[in-house]
Amino acid sequence: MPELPEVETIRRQFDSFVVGATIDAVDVRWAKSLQGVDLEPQAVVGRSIVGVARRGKVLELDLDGGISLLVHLRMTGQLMVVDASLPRDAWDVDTTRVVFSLDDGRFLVFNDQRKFGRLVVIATDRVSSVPFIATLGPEPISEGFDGAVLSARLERHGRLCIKQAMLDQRIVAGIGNIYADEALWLAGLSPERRCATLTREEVDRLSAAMRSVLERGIEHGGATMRDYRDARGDRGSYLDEAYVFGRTNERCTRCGDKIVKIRVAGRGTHVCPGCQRP
DNA sequence: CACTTGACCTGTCCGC
DNA sequence: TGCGGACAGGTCAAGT
Repeated sequence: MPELPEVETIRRQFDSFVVGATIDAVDVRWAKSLQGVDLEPQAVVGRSIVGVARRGKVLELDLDGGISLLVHLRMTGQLMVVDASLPRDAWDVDTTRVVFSLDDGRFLVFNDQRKFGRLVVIATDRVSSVPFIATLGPEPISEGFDGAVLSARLERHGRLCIKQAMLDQRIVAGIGNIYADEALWLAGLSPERRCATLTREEVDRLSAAMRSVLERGIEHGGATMRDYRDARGDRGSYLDEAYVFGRTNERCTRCGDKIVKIRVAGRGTHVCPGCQRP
C-alpha cells in the first residue's frame, strides 16, 4: 500500500538513476494496467525520461515531447528498474503487467498482483485533468503546510471522523492507512474524533505529526507489509520503527498500554487506548 | 449534497 | 484436507 513516503522513495531513486534513459519498447501483459488518454499507450516509445515528480501517491515521469507517464501503484503495484545482467526469470514473474525496455539495456517493470494499479500516458499539460490528480489536496510535507491549512481543509467536514478525513485525498494528499494511524498516535488523538470537535491546538499537533511520520517514513525507505518494493526491488524498513501500526498487543512506548486494533470507517485501525482517548 | 456501498482484483487466513 | 467467506486496501461510479 504505497503512500507518500513509498512513492517519494521511488521518485528520488528515479531522479538519481533513471532520468536520461529512453524507452525503446513497451510490452503490455495486462491491458488495463496501461492506458492512454487521447494517446496510444505506445506513444511513450522512443521518448526519453526528462524529469520525475510526485503528486500525493502518484509518480509522474515526464518524457520529452510533452508526454507524461503517471504511475499509481494502488495496493500491490511495484515499479522497479532491473539491470540487463539479471536473469529474466528473476524479475519477469506472473504478476508482471507491463515491461518497458530502456535503451541502456535495463528494464522498467511494473508488477501488480491485484491489478488495481494504473499507468496513464497523457500529455504533460493535461496531467491535472486526470481524476486521481485533479482533486488532490495539499502536500502535507510541503513548506506551507501547517495547522492553519489543515484546519481550513477540515472545515467542511465537521461530522467526519478525523481518520476518514486524513484518508480522503481531496483533504490532504498522500496519506494512507499506515501513516494515518501513526500520525494520530503521535498527536495523541483518537481516530474516531469528529473533525468539528478538534481544537485548533490539536489540529496544529496533527499537522506537525503528519509531517513528522511522513518524513520518518521517507528516511526509512517507506513501509513494506508484503508487496511494496522500491525502484531497486528493496523493502522499506519503516514498520520496524512504527509506533502503533502492525503492533497489536504490543506495549505503547509512551504509556505502556496494550495497542489494540479496531475498525474505524471500515478500516483496520491501530490505537493506544491509553494515549488516544476519545 | 453528503454519505454509503459496490466494483475492481487476488492471495491469505480463519473457522467449520 | 477442503471449502466458503472475510479481509486487505485506494479510488471511482453508482446508489441512498
